[in-house]
Amino acid sequence: MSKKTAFALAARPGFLIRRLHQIHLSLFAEECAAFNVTPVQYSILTAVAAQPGLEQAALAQEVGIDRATLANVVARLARNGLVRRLQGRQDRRLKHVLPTAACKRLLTQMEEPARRAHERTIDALKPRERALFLKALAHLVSTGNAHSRAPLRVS
Amino acid sequence: MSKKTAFALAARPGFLIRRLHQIHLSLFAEECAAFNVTPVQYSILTAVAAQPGLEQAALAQEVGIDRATLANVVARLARNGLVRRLQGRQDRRLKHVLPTAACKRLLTQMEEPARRAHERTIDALKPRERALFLKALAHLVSTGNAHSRAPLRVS
DNA sequence: AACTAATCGTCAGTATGCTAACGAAATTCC
DNA sequence: GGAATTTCGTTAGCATACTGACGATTAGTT
Repeated sequence: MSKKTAFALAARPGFLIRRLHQIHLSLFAEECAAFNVTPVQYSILTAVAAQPGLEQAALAQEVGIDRATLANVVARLARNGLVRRLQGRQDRRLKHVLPTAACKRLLTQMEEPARRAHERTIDALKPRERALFLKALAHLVSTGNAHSRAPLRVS
Repeated sequence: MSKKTAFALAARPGFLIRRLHQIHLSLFAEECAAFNVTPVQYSILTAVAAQPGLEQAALAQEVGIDRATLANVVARLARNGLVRRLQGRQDRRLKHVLPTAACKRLLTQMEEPARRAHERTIDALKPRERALFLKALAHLVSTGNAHSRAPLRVS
């Protein structure tokens, strides 16, 4: 990056955050190449395993994406045999999402590589800096949640 | 977010980074609603204004996105009259990207709102924490650059 | 000069992420 | 009980982001 452009862009927090996100996606793809699962898919599978039977709209709020995108990703996961969807019995608008046996196997297998990807994303910091960075990051996400267009449902 | 799911996801740096990125996109969209320009488009316009005439591949490396995506975004910017593209004269493979007068006007007008969007993204931190956070963020982006799939051209 | 390498822009395909609008279904409010 | 409102899933449209492949063009090698 030329000095002139670098000076302008590197001073913008949003630019740096986008770049770090890209770096994480790349590290995750590298560590988890064998599983053909993206970070967002992994987040959704984690939520589905923790709260089986949640409907799509609630699931979207759990992972912080909008309904339309979540339906997209869940459809892919269903196509790959990792979740199944059941129409609600007492509320027929709902689609409950359930983990398959393959999902549980996959989550076990991915635990280590996924953990490594997350760890490598912040590995360049010294332990103390890393702790402070994560604390600040969590604080920003927590206080900024309401400003997000797909806010997490908190508590 | 239910306690169970929250516990799993909020402990993952990559998840938090994705969320903060979403929050920034939302803040930027809010502050810059009048201009119909996204953060990536703003980055590209900034680079084009700083280095007019750069070809698409070099421009992609300046802002850290791949050639295909950059061509997409630049096409949109050209459609909106913010840049124009000129085929290279001595190297006919290249397409040089140039800012229009409207681009320069826009950059001036957007300077304040864009600055506010970036500032608000990290506003919840106290000044000292904020400085440390930005320093750590810049360090992670710098050291992780090579791992990105669309690395910045540095220097 | 001719063959090979590399580079550039583009295209197709896939994935995430958002908005706006829609029908279907449930809930709320007289 | 019936009308208005809300909620759910879906669809269409747009934007970012990556890969892999392609033709065109240039650079490098012999």
